Amino acid sequence: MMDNKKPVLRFAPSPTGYLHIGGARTALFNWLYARRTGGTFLLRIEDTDRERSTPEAVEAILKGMEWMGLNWDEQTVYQFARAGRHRAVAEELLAQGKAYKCFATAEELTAMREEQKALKLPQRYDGRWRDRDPAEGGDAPYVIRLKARQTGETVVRDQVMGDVTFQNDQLDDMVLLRSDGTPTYMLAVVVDDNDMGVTHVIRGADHLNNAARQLQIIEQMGWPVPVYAHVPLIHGADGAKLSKRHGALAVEAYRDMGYLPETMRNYLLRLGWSHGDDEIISTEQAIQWFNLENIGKSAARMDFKKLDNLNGHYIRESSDHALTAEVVALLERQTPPRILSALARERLTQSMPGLKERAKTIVELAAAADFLYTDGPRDLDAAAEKLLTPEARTELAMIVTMLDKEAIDWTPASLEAIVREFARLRDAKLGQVTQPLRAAITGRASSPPLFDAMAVLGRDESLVRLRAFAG
RNA sequence: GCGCCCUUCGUCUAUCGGUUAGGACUCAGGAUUUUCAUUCCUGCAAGAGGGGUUCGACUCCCCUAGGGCGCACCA
Repeated sequence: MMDNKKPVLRFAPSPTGYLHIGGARTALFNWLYARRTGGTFLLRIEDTDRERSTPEAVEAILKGMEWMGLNWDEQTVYQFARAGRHRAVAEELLAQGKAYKCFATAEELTAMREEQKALKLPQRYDGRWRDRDPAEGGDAPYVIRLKARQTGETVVRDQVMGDVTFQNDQLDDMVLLRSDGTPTYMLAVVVDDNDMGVTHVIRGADHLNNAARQLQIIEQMGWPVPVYAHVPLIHGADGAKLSKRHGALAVEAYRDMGYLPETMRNYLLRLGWSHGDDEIISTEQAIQWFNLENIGKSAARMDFKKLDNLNGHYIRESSDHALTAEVVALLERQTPPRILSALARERLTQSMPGLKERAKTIVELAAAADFLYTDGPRDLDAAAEKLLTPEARTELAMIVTMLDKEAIDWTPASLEAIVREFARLRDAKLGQVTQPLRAAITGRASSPPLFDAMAVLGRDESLVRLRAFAG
């Protein structure tokens, strides 16, 4: 204990569902702290609840971590596999008289709680087997409970919440080992954290109360106490519990909504942690700056508007190739999958500079680029339809003739020069003549810069689209 | 019911006793622009309430209110 070892962090989700946003943030904080300090970041799957744990959930969590870019060190630890060790610790505590057998049945305990409730008393185990002779239990099934201290207080020294004091008479004798011989969560975390050498426990504030109980086990075993940091929970946009409607989704749902992993990292980091006035924080900077001191104490709410804004920023910062890959992947995940041709992909990459300034999500980006995916005349949306009036179609015919004759190289610059000249001759504003053109080329009233789009599509394809609406 | 935690603009937050309480998102204006965006500028907007402590409180203490978490042989 005298050496200054590198910190060991862990993320310990239970595989009873996907990796949701709160878990993702907890994982991120642990990961950042480990990377910041050159420590180790471990992943432990808390699957001691055999009823509710599923392999699908394990898979979803692993996938979610990978998508978030949170790589962990060493082998993933599966808690259930360590049940033997947990049992051994419980037996050890029993042998030392620091734990005892409790033969109370489930019905008996339920009745006890109901009685306490009726009398408006605190609901907790009353220690009925604490001082009884275990021989009285005979062959009946029993659980092993910790013989917790009943006086004094237990102080959780928390890096976020400060020192939190619990009176020991508020804590009852918790179950360590169930009657089927499996360990409870309380026992398993403490044993695993100790055995894995965990030095810092960063987890949700919903565990703050548990920390006091876990501390008692740690004390009884004489193990070192980890540094605790309980981070406030994330609430829904309405301030109440985080519901699916308010963002309690699997991280992969965010991917499917078109958010980038770097956006999620920045957003989640900033939600509850700050570095002065900094808002845009790259992962590299986050690794340099992250600390426990600047974690806020109050619960935060999801704000999708801000998430969108951040995502727009990271989309604009992404390379054209990376974004093309994102769009291609997104379209391929659709049902039915949409596979882009090599030509479409090429067009996509070429158009990306104009496209990425206009999108907040990859979904928007993919939709805005749809005029690049297929050839031939466009289906017009309502706004485009409105633009292509009979008069506009007549003008379109004239422009087509001009372009066909004069735009030899079909570059954005020459196309623009020709259209500008046309507008000048007609004594019209440039916008008045580009809008019908845009409608014919893209099928929409708004798009990336028109002349760039036409250049990307090429002479033949552009003329086909224009002629389709030229009257 | 008992225990624990939290409380600055609508939202995320800065402030570590002395500030015109700052920034970001949103929203409203404006500039740039071939559309839409981007970008830039301007504006709206906050210390839950009540007591203390102090020359001076957003900041320290107490109470109230509101919200959250926990109180399982779930994790």
